[in-house]
Amino acid sequence: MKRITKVPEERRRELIDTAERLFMEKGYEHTAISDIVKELNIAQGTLYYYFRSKEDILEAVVDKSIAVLEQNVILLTQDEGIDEAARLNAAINGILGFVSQRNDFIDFLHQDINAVMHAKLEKATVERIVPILSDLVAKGNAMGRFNIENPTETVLFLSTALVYIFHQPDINTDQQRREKLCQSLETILNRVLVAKNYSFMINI
Amino acid sequence: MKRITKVPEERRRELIDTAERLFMEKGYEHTAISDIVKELNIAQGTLYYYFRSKEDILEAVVDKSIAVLEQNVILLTQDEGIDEAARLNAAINGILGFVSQRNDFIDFLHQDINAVMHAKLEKATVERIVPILSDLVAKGNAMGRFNIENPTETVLFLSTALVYIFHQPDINTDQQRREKLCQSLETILNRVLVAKNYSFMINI
DNA sequence: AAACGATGACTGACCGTCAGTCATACAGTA
DNA sequence: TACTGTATGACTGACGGTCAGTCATCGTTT
Repeated sequence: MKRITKVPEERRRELIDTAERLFMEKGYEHTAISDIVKELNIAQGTLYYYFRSKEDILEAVVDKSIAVLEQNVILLTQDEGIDEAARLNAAINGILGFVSQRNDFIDFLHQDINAVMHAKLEKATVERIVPILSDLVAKGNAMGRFNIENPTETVLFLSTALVYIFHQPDINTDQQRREKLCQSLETILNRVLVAKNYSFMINI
Repeated sequence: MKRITKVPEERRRELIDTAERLFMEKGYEHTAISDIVKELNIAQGTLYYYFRSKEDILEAVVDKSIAVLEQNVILLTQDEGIDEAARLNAAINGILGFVSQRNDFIDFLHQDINAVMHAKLEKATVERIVPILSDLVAKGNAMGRFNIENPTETVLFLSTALVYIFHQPDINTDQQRREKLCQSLETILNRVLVAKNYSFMINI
């Protein structure tokens, strides 16, 4: 077969994009390395020239996906027009909105064939979102908006619950359940964070 | 080879016990079905006579493990000597104690080879613990100890955070981090649950 | 400008492993 | 003896991963 050499960045990107597409279409475990390379008309060894293992390319895919959410959250937390509590509220609504756009993706993540992917996504989400939010809370503390003793830990608690619960399947189909969860979340945020002159509101 | 017929319940139990042991020793993905049957000196087909798939036997193993925690929690929530808030506190400490006895087990669960197992364990924990605790909260509501609008959802939030966070690796090695997390958890419990004449205390 | 390495991107046949299958055989029982 | 439920183990197909070797590209030498 004719051999085509490309600049490594392009090959790498092609591999990640194709892997992402196939993982989403067929599920992680049901996507064979051979599927990915067939799609690109390259040899199986080429993939292993760029990635150490199947898991390694999965990590690249997850990283790319999370970056979108991260950018989103960073933007929302930088809005200088409103105070820290309002920004935090905006960020939380942003995360929930991001998640709830994707009904079927969440069901998909809960299939056993995607367990590794799900775990990596959840971990990456928490790892990359918590620092941003806890910085914001710390800033809010400094400005006298909050009075939170352990910002990182508190945000960690809230974020994990957020990510875990709004990653439940059927959260977007069962309207009543969703309503109750949003209501409880609101209550919890207000009780835990107690922002001066501000009420947290969930609207998605 | 000489053929040994056993009563189905015994075979089934043997299979589950052996699978459990090997999963814990070598990890889920690194345990081959052939390893399990070799250990028991039975044919591979026999395992498939009792279980539909590798995942199926994993579910049996998880179910068995969770039952221990569940029993533990049920006992703690039934102590008629103390009020609902104190019982809830006891149950939470029970869960944390149960989890933190097992340093290495938690690290083990976070390996990618155990992702499916980890997901199933976390899901089962939440599914089986939340109803018990939310019943207790509802009872506490009725007795005027709490004033929680949505017991199930509120407990769900708290439980997921509990399970997720205290399933973090290094939680048991990093003493300072653990301290902070316990302290934050205490604060959060008191702010969210606001029990009449009672302060939640974490001690593990 | 042509020939010559050197480098690194790329190839694809091959390997070992493993979940799951199935035709067959045996044990207990009625 | 016939029947039913339990047990066997060789076999299959698919998959993740390897590796010795090939080829395109480009700077250097003649």
